[in-house]
Amino acid sequence: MSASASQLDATFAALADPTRRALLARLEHKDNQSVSTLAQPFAMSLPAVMKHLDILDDAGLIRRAKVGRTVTCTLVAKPMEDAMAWLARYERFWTQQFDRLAAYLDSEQDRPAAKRRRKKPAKPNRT
Amino acid sequence: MSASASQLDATFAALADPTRRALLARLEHKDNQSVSTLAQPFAMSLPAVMKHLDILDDAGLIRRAKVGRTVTCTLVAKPMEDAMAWLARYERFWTQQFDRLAAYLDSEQDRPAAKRRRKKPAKPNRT
DNA sequence: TCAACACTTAACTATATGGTTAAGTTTTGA
DNA sequence: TCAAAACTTAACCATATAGTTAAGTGTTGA
Repeated sequence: MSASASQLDATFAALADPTRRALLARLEHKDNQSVSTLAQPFAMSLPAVMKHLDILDDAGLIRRAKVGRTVTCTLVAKPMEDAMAWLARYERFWTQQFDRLAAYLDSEQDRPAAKRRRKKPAKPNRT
Repeated sequence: MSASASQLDATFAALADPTRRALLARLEHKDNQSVSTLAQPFAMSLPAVMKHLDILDDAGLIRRAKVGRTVTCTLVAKPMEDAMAWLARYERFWTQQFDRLAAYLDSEQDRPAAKRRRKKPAKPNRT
């Protein structure tokens, strides 16, 4: 169930803007809000917010449904889960960086890392 | 220990390109590689790869060190951890969506036969 | 009916990305 | 010493973002 590369592209690109992250955060706090309600707190024009919603929609992070003249947006978190799954690969790496620093400080010989030759501080390595 | 908004901007933007994700993946597989070694498998010019490395560097995802005429790149996973922390807020949301699906499937057929029924992520957040 | 509401589209501007080729710079080794 | 290796910088191009204002499309309710 891994996401395609272009799907990850769209997801990360969508998340790279503070306005869009704020929009998602608003939906996370309260789902099913109209476009104008979502746009209200932002210091920019409605068309500008619309473009952000378009990008979120294209990335599959929200879904829009029109009822009468109002359009309500709902959060679709699945692509974020895929993004998180991609990032999870590096979890072992950042937890090990403490160890690597310790190993480096301990022995002046800097081998190409990746393998600690020192005792671990007994950190349970969960997935 | 949360990242600033502009730091998240840079991190997500850096991750939004498949070439850059591949560069990070190469470093994850083997750290401390030179620029030309990293660039070698990509079907683009060296300056193009350089620009990607600049963006990764600006986002703090890699660090470069010059020794003689070669520049070696090392992975810095910390900003990814911050990005993951931001995404984690939505974890409850997508698990809710699974639950909603599971509830729907349960109501469809009167059995608790939903395969992916996960009630909680149950990930003990070690500190 | 018809004006106000809730978007939507269009046209435009400025800047950033993602790539190119060509021409530097600094180090190294024969 | 001097050419080649390993980057780096510069100049350019096409496209995408991120915003603007202005005008257009449906829908609703008084």
